[in-house]
Amino acid sequence: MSDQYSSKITTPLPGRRRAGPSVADAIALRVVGGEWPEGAVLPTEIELAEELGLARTSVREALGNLKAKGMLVSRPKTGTRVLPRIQWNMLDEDVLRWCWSDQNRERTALHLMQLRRIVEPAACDIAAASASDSDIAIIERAYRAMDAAGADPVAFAGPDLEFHRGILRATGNPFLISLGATIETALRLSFELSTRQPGAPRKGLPMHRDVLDAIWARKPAEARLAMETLLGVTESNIQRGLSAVAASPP
Amino acid sequence: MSDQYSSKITTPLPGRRRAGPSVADAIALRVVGGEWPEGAVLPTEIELAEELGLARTSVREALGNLKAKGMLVSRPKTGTRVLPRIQWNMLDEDVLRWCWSDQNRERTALHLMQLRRIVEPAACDIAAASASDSDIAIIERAYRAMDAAGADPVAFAGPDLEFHRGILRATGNPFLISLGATIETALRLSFELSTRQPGAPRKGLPMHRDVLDAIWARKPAEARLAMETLLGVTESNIQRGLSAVAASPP
DNA sequence: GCCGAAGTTTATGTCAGACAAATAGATCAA
DNA sequence: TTGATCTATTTGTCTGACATAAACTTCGGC
Repeated sequence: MSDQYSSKITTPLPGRRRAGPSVADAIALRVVGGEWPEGAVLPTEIELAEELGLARTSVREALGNLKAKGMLVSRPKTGTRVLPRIQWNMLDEDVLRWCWSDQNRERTALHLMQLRRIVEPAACDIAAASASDSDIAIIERAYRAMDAAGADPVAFAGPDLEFHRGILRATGNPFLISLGATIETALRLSFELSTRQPGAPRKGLPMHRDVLDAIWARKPAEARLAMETLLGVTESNIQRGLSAVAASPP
Repeated sequence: MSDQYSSKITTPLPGRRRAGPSVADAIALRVVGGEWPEGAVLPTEIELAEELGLARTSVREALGNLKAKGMLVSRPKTGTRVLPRIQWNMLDEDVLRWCWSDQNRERTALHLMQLRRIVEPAACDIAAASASDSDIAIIERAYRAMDAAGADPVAFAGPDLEFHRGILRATGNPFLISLGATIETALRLSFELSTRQPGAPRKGLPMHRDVLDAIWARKPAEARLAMETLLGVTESNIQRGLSAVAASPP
């Protein structure tokens, strides 16, 4: 019965575990790291495949991924080139994650904070004006979970993210909801910065409460203001976290 | 000498022109069109390949593209499933373009306008506060091109997009710049709506001028206000365009 | 009859090699 | 010098096979 297998060609290759999205990660990190700067042309697919010990198919899949996110472009004969960073889709979670391992994550954190201070107060306004009760209930559930987390920063983080994302969800605007995913990723990345101050998270709890109450009360202007206040404190926390990191780098 | 070709296996296949990104388009449009609703599992890669007359490789590339944009997820044996729309990256230009061919582009247009009214005035504020002269010069160049376009809506559109994108660029914030790409795509899509009123574009020229002047004058509050005014008029234009479309559907 | 463990099936994931198409750069002719 | 042609190289596509994983089925034991 084993004769039918005599035609098998490929070697067993024991170390053939799933490469998964780690291939795209590997290449993207090298791009972000400056190994191939903007405008540079990176090695051929075959060379990359050999270097990474993969088939050309897998490399192509990863490259296609980066092309879909605006980081690369490729044409026959010319090769695959790195597009200017200005064309990268920084709102994509993966791109954001890759760029985070750049040297200047401080500036990135501030830019993110700038984005939040633009989007989230406005989202509170819209949510207070038009969210359904069930939408707000989701936000409230997140708030309760934050409260239950006590002073533990790790347990606090998850519900905190849910809270902010819930508000964006409550706007019913698909664009704002997608921005929520971006913001959540960024927050998760910058989480390490805010955990340097153990008590800081819990100190923000009353401000979250203010936001929630204003939304329940359907008072857009108050909700917006409460969120502005909350983000103002958050930003100063992050800035302190940044200087702490600068003082004792990881 | 032709003997060396006797070992060739593949048939010439005359119709083997580049499929390009049109494969992803084809599949994505069927997903958006509801052929496979959220949570549904779409045909196997082999079935799709047969149906589209392509190799499995090409289908996989397209599917990988949609996975990278958060529209699909696939696991062995289970197949490839459509993720809930709330997880789609609506800020991606391709996703936005595909979703535009949905039934309710009216609501999408309004959501986009909501996003613009959140982001662009704030961007004007930042630009007026911190943009470099060369950044502003780019905006001014776009303004002049708008002026030179006269009353021709088609010639007017390009510089108009450049104007708004230039402002976001001038903020120096990568996230806002990426949002600029999203907004530009959406504007290009909704362009048909605003062209229904021949004189409308030019009528907005003075308001663009106000925005530009305020940025040159480095007056953030005025710049923000000027943009809010401009977008208010733009929104009513689009709303009239929408009702016109509703009256005489394409 | 029910339940758990084994085998079977079937989907995606990976690999390998060949050909097709396009084009930048070199070559050659007017 | 300039223009067209040729060549080499790179991405794009096709084909077929195997690997891996997980849902489904089967079957034995209680």
